Amino acid sequence: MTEMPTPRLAADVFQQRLLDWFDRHGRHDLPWQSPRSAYRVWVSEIMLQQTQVTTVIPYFERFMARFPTLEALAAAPQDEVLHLWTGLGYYARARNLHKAAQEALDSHGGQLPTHSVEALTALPGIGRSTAGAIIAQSTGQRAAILDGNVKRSLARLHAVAGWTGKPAVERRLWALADYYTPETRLADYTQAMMDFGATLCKRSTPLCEHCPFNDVCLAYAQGETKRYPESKPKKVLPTRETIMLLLHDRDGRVWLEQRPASGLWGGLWSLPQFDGQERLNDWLADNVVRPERLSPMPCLTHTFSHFRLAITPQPVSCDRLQGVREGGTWYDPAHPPAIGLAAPVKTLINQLAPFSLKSTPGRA
DNA sequence: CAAGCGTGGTG
DNA sequence: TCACCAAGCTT
Repeated sequence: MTEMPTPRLAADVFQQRLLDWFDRHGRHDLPWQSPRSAYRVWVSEIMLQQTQVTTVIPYFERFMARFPTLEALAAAPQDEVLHLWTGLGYYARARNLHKAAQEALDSHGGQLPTHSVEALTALPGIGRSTAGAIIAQSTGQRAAILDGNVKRSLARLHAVAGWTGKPAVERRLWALADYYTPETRLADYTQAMMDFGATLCKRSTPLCEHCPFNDVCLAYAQGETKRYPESKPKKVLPTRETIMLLLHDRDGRVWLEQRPASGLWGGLWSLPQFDGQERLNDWLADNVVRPERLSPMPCLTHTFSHFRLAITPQPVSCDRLQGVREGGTWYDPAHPPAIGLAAPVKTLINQLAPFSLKSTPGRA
């Protein structure tokens, strides 16, 4: 399938050097490594997508304590899965994880289909690299991975030009990743590749003096390690404006609404959000909200990956409510156990973050 | 294929 | 303070 690449060194030599390095300097005590099961590896790989190890570990521990098995995950309400994901970001991962667990229960006898990359990638949230990581680590079958660490390492070793997210560049890196993948010690090799990229062939300040490949690395030979991998072409961050309404009743409870099932903060709970003053006025009228006193709110901005959100300085707080219709619920900041981001609000911007409720309380 | 999707760390 | 981006996948 993949064309034969031009290697920098023979595959068996590459594997030997990497595994020697891994035995000495690799990470051998990550939570998902012991006990190592397909389920635990799967959950960890999903959490680790675009997310650092140190961030993931506490989320992984909590998740495993609550959902120790695939069956437990499949049986849970989505709200509860999102609850444990709150603060981790990329919430489609949680929705897909939940859905995939149910599909595995229905169609694969409650087990992950780890017999092939194709079967795994058929599940929502599992792409080629994640499938390879799950298979290699949980079954020891030969399967390649190509995550950010491997992309960066191989781009340097081979001085691969171009942004590694570009399909043509990615194809070439997949061919290299596949070429170097061994037939044995797949779990160790896979972990070794990720550890190598994360701790030695780092994005900035790679430790080339200690690298087992510094005699064959093209980027190092050219003195150009900083050039690889090339960064994504920059684009101007668009700014979106929005109004977020902070309503609270006399008990200090806050009105939250569940967001649409997909898109930004999909399925989570947040302050009601409006495109403009017009929409806000409509909502206030529909809900018979009669604020007696409005308090000003400073203009806030929140930067997302692809845009900057500006929260306009509207009067968005009121002390008295005549009535609010359906579509949301009251959240008591003083009794936060059901809320994911329950920690005492440090800054106002955090109040705009999404929430996930374990269950939906009754309407006000 | 390009855009959408979060949050926290880093220099 | 701020640009940059990390164990990617979906649409």
